[in-house]
Amino acid sequence: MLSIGDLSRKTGVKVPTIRYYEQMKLVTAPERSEGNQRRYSIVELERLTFIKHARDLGLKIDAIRELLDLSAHPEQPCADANRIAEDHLAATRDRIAQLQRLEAELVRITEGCHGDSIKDCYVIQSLSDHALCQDGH
Amino acid sequence: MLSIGDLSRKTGVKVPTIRYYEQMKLVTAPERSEGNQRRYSIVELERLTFIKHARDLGLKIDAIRELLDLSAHPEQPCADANRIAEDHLAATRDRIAQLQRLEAELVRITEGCHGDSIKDCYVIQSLSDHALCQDGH
DNA sequence: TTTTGTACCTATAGTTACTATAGATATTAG
DNA sequence: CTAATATCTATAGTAACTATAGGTACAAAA
Ligand SMILES: [Zn+2]
Ligand SMILES: [Zn+2]
Ligand SMILES: [Zn+2]
Ligand SMILES: [Zn+2]
Repeated sequence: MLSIGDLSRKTGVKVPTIRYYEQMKLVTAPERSEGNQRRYSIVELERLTFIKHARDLGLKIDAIRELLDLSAHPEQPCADANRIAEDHLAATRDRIAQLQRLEAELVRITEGCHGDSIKDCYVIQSLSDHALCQDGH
Repeated sequence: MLSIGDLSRKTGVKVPTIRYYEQMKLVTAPERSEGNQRRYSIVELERLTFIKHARDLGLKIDAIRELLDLSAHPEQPCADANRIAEDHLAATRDRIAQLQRLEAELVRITEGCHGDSIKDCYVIQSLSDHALCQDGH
């Protein structure tokens, strides 16, 4: 049996985060020691490893909950699991595209600044006036 | 004089957000009407326009506060303003790079799924096992 | 076996940047 | 003048944690 600290070290999920996941019912409340401390088994280690990996890939808690529910029914078709992953991929791509537009504006803005005084600074001017921008964020 | 609703329409910042910015001292408390409603002038319209644009470009409230402080001193050199913009550009690029790594993994994961049952689903398997991944997020 | 140091417990509040709600008051158009 | 809309304050909710306080459990050394 693993203490919450052991589980934390093995998964890379911080101790308070593990407790938070328990509150959010992402992980079920584990057994307790005589002194009321949490004791985990391999099942819970695997579940938390799954959660950690999904979070690292940027999936939201709700999506992870759905995926965990799905994986409890091994004989069911996996269309829903795939859809969740595809949706997240699409959202990730949208976010990248948006950040790239911002990047382009920020390049333009920083390159326009030649270290003058604030009143002549292109950074400040650009922030004051969106008309100077090339796209519509 | 503009009501808070007028200011909201002209800047695209929602009414509760304007009040929130006042609380956060990003904008100073404006004059009030006889009936205690906020009344704004052009100065405040310009300041909020600046804030909106900076937020749209992804700058954090603290960075915007610094930029506003700087722009109150027109004769000072603009090195700090440029540094804030450059830092934000660097952070934006880091975020893009990270999201692109996630994107690559998500492509691999979704393409590996061929619509079988959950127990054979590559989406579920990939989430369970980071060793299948190509990089280290 | 006792001490000591770390780990653990619960409950609560703080983080970021808002958004939503409720219940009361102000303003404006007809 | 009345009705509709806008505004007011205060408070709570959002996502996903993180930090803190005050107290208890556990494990290894003395
Ligand atoms: Zn400059
Ligand atoms: Zn712009
Ligand atoms: Zn599949
Ligand atoms: Zn991975």
